[in-house]
Amino acid sequence: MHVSEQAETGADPVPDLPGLARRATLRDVARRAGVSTAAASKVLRGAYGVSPGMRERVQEAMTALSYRPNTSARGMRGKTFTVGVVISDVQNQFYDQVLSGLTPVFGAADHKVLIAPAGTTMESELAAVEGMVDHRMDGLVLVTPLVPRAELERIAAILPVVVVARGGAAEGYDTITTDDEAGSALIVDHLVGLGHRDIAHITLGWSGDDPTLPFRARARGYEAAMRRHGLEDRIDIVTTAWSHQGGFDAAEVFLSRPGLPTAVHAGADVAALGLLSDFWARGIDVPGVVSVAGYDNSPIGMLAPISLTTVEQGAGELGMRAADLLLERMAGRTEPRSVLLAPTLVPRSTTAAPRA
Amino acid sequence: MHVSEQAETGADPVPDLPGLARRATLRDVARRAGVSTAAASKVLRGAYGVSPGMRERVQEAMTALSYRPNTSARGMRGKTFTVGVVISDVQNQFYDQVLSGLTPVFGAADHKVLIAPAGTTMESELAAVEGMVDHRMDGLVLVTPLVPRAELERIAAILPVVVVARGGAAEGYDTITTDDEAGSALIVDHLVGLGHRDIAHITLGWSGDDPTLPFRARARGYEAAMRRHGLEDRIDIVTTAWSHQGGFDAAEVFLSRPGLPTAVHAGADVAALGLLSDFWARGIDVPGVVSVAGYDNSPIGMLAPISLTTVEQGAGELGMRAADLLLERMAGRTEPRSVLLAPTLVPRSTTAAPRA
DNA sequence: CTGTTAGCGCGTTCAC
DNA sequence: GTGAACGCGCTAACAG
Repeated sequence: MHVSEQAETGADPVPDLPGLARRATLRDVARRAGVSTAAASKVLRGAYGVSPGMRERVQEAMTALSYRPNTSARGMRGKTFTVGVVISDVQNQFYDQVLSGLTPVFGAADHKVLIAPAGTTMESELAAVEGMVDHRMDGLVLVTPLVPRAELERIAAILPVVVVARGGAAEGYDTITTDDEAGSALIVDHLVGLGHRDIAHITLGWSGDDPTLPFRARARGYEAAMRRHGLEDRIDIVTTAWSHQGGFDAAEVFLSRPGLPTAVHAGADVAALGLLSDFWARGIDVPGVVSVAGYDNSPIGMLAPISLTTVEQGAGELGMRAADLLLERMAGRTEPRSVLLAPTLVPRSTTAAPRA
Repeated sequence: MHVSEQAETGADPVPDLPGLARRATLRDVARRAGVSTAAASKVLRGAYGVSPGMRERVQEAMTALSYRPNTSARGMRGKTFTVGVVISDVQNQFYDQVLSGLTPVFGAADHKVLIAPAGTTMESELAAVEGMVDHRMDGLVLVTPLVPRAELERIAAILPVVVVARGGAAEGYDTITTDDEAGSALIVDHLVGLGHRDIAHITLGWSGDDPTLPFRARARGYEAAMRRHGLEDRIDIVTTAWSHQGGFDAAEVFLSRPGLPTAVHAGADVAALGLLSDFWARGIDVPGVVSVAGYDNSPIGMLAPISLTTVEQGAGELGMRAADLLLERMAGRTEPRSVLLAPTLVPRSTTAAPRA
């Protein structure tokens, strides 16, 4: 394949340098279009003050040179047109759904989305967030952040921030979440309605005790509902990791005791599935011997052979509305918003009336 | 809380500006340490040519000012210490596993990882890749890219690239994948061994026909194995989306015909699960009436009530080794590498001998 | 109103 | 070890 006359008007960029190719810069574009870089910049940003004729010449030069703006350079003075999403655990399908809600909204607003994996410790999470700030993101969506609220406020003083799936009114940033207390109460009510009294709860083992953390809220909702039903002496909370393995470990805890509870409400579907895996492996009938409920309505639980009773948070809507909130903030809003959505119960086949 | 003498040595950054807080720059650090910015830069990068005493003074100033390097500025001349991962579908658990393999390796090498969602079209995928280049990533991992190889070569001429889960030797970039032809052959052999002859295959509907695309390789492996067993007249390939819905649609195609095949090999677990969902909903016994096998060994398939026969690709190892390859390339290697791992069969309960 | 000139921002690099 | 130029898009300030 040889160089043809295409090379003059074609998509071939600026002459390559030894090693890696050089991309065309705005100066190249301006030179080719015979205008100043300022004018080219205006066209690039769709800014005010360029004649249609000039606009066209510049745009032509841009396509001819396959011009792409250098985000690093943009980040030095202006915007990067990129928002960052920090997610603790890419494995959890809930986060995927939030993401699917977010992405198209930002795409429609001409903003790229970049995702940072936050890991499972507070240090790694904070590092991920700081990395996003280093990259000069225009705004940040933090999904279930675990860091103290003071840290969130500090970050929010640097750039617009929306927190998803962790509630509580805040000063400098927006929050959007479903009512986790109400969600867990829905489960308890459902189980009590079926006739259960020995209902245990699985929560996430985490050093921080901030009441806005979703697993704390769910545990609170569980406790309050148990009290409301006069079952305060049956309150039984097991602490574990919020993962498949964590659910498995919780099952082992229950099995090491004299008797099983008749129902278990795990604070997350992943944990419920780990718990179920252990029960299935041991041939313990669910829901015959023990009922199991989760939280999140993850796609796995919908599969017929699993059919997990759970709570729907509307992850997609959470993501969509979070994106809207962040766009508003990036557009200048400074008054904080706190949105609380209502969860709904999704009763399926892992819960039933207890035996005798 | 008032300003104490801490302010002199403390973590409080540079005076805030109206609106959003300003972060300390390398100049602030240099000024505070009483050295030149060049020296401060050397300390920051761990570069050669600084005395231990100076190094210490600069590092002190950095912590005191909570200094963080501006990645945009770094991207203008040097490295960003960030690698980009482009992933087409965050919902597919295979990609999550690749990611879990990648992240710690880059973390250990002091590189941040940023993920871009590529969407499902070629345009959106290319846009995601270009966005990464715009951000001046030091290197790129592309997981199952769908764009033509010429595009990959073009990108690889700009920055180091490793392609995961799409094979074929290339000029300018590395590839690492499992042998997809062999993988689908494993499934066919397994099914034939059970006594099946009417074995159908589900592949991804996609306009591109590049033979290195994994679903093409799997279809090829299926066809070749069918031929090898003398079943060329039973070859039956259904084209659909590679998703839960896609599997569901494929089931509808099979059901609209006079008779079902006795076994279906879906090119991906997600599709197999969609297929199964339809069969379950209709009360079609699996594996009694029809055997079903997938590809990917995703966590869902491991759950006891699902227990999906599938192929293990070693997604985690794929990710780890891809990270190693990219680090090598970023360190200067230019000769391309192409790694091909061997897949393994994971026989479970969705496949069994056909009836009579 | 349209277009230009002349820095700016911040970490890196090169000549001294 | 230092000073100063550099990279590239953005933006006052200014000229036509």
